[in-house]
Amino acid sequence: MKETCDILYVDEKKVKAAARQLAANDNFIQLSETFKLLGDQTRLKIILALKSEELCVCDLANLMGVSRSAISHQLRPLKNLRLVKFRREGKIIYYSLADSHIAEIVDTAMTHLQE
Amino acid sequence: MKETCDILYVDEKKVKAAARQLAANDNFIQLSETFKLLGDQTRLKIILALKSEELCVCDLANLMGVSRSAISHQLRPLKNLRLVKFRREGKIIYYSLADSHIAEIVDTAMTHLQE
DNA sequence: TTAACGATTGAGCATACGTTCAATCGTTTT
DNA sequence: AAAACGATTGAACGTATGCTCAATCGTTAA
Repeated sequence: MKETCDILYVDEKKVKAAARQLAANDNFIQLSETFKLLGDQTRLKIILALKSEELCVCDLANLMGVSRSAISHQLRPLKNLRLVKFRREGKIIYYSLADSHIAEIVDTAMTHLQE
Repeated sequence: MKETCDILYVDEKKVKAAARQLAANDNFIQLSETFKLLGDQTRLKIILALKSEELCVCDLANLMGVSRSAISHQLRPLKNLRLVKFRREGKIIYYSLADSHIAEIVDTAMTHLQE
């Protein structure tokens, strides 16, 4: 197969510039990482559950129907990207959404998709 | 490891009801599928590129730095979920966003993340 | 009608992902 | 101090994902 095509961009400079900007932009990485986290059903359920309630790992495990270990593993990337925060109370660690941004991202998506 | 914990939900009925509703809801599947598609860098770049321009597979391949085949493979799920539409003009197939919804989802996420 | 060319498809492969299991950590309770 | 218990971690696993390569499809042009 030929490696390149004969045709060129509709507006080469414009599109290339846009692409370069995206790839270089730290924000793009964060954006795709965030979507990736939301793209897993267990993690999305976690986010949705935490929208209404502050919950511990055990609660979440019961809700999702997976082991506590699985929840713990999934909470880590959510913590790393600061989508989720937590507080310890004795033996129990309560998780909640770090701020309203993720909830609004999810809500917006939901609204748009049901149209 | 014990399978269940001794503690119970803060508000068992409320949370369980919410969880059941989510799992049963077709919308939840669509929501997570959409996020999953946006969570891959190549596909996200495709979406972002198509926000400004109608482009053919070859354009996209050059922009993303991957093969045309890879783009074709990635366009399929985007077509299936109707995030993207296309029109044929001779040998060339031009792709564009199916509607403004995805663009707005992405824009909203971008805005929230840079705060 | 056959050559050319952009797009698509399927096979094959390497890697990433998500889960469970078992062991360990932190805190509380006895 | 030791037992109890929720949470975390690391290993191991099966599966899903995304890419390239090669073959094929569709349309146009010679």
